[in-house]
Amino acid sequence: MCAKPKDPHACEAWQLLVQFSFTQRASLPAMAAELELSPAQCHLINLIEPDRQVPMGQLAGALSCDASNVTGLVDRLESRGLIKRSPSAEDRRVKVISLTPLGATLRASLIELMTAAPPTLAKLSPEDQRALVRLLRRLVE
Amino acid sequence: MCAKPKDPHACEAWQLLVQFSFTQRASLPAMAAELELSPAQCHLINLIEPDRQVPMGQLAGALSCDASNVTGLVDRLESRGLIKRSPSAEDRRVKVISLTPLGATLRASLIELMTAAPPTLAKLSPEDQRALVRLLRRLVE
DNA sequence: CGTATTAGTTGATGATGTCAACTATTGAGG
DNA sequence: CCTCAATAGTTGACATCATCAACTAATACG
Repeated sequence: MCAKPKDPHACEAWQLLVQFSFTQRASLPAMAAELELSPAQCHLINLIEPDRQVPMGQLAGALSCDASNVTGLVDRLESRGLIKRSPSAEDRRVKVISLTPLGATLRASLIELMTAAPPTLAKLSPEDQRALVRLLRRLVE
Repeated sequence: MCAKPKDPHACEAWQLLVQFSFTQRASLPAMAAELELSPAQCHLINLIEPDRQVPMGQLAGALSCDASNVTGLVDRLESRGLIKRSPSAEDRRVKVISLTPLGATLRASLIELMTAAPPTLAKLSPEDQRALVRLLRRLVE
C-alpha cells in the first residue's frame, strides 16, 4: 500500500495524519459556517497574521490555487470589511492584503474555534500529549 | 488562545494537527488532479471500501454535507464508471454505492498517492516514528 | 529603448455546496 | 386497512470555489 516498504512506521504515521486531515476536512465547513465563512475563506484569513501585509501572489502560493481565485476570495472578504487591499510601496504591480480590526477579531475567534475542544485528545495521558507535541512540532516546522 | 488553559499540551497538539491538515488541504487538489479527480471526489472514493456497499445518506453524513450534494458527486463519478448506484434490498428508498473494478483500482492509486512520499517524516528517528504512530492510532480510532 | 516577465483582474466555464420543493417509500397509530 | 409523519434521494435555483485564457499595468533585462 505504501511506496516505500522500507520504513513502515513513517508510512503508517503518514496514513494516520492523512486520515486525520480528511476528518478535519469534513468538519471544517460546519465550523466555518458559525462565523459565516467558507472553508476557503477560513484558510485565507488564517494565512494573514494581524499587522502583517501579504501579497496576493503569496496567498495564491500558500493556497496552491490560481491567482484569479484569490481575486474573488479577496473581493468577497474585502466587501465584508474583513481585509483590505493596498498597493505595495516597492512594486506597483503587487497588492498587499491585511486584516482590518474587524478581520483581526474574526480571525481570533476562528482560531479559537478551530483549536478549541479537542475531545479526542483527552484519550491520551499528559505525558503522551507532551510526546505528541514534541513530534508534531518537528514535523511542522 | 485556547479555550481550556488547563491542558496546554492537548491544546498545542491540536493546533499542530489543525495546522497540518491545513497544509494537507492545500496540497490535496494537485494530488487529486493527477487522477483527474477533485478533492471532494477523492474524499468520497476514499470512503467506499472495495466490495462494500454504502448508502448515499451515510456518505452525506461522513462528508458532513447535504444529501443533494452527494447526488451530484455520485452522478459525475458514476458517469465515469468509477462507482455504481444500486437499489437497496431492505429499503427501496435507499440506494447503495459501490466501487466498480475501475473505481477500485483508482482508489488504490489514490491511497498510494496520498500516503506515499512523506518527506517530512524523515526528520524523525525510527523510534520517534513508532511513537508517533502509537499516539495517532489512539486518536483516530 | 524594446521585449519578455510578472502581478493582478476579467470573463467563461465546470464543480462544489446549500436550500426548498418534490417523489417514493417506510413506519406508526387509529 | 388507511392516514399521516418521517426518511432517502432527486431536482432546480443560486452562491461560491476553482481553473483557464486573454487582458492591463508595471517591472526587468538585454
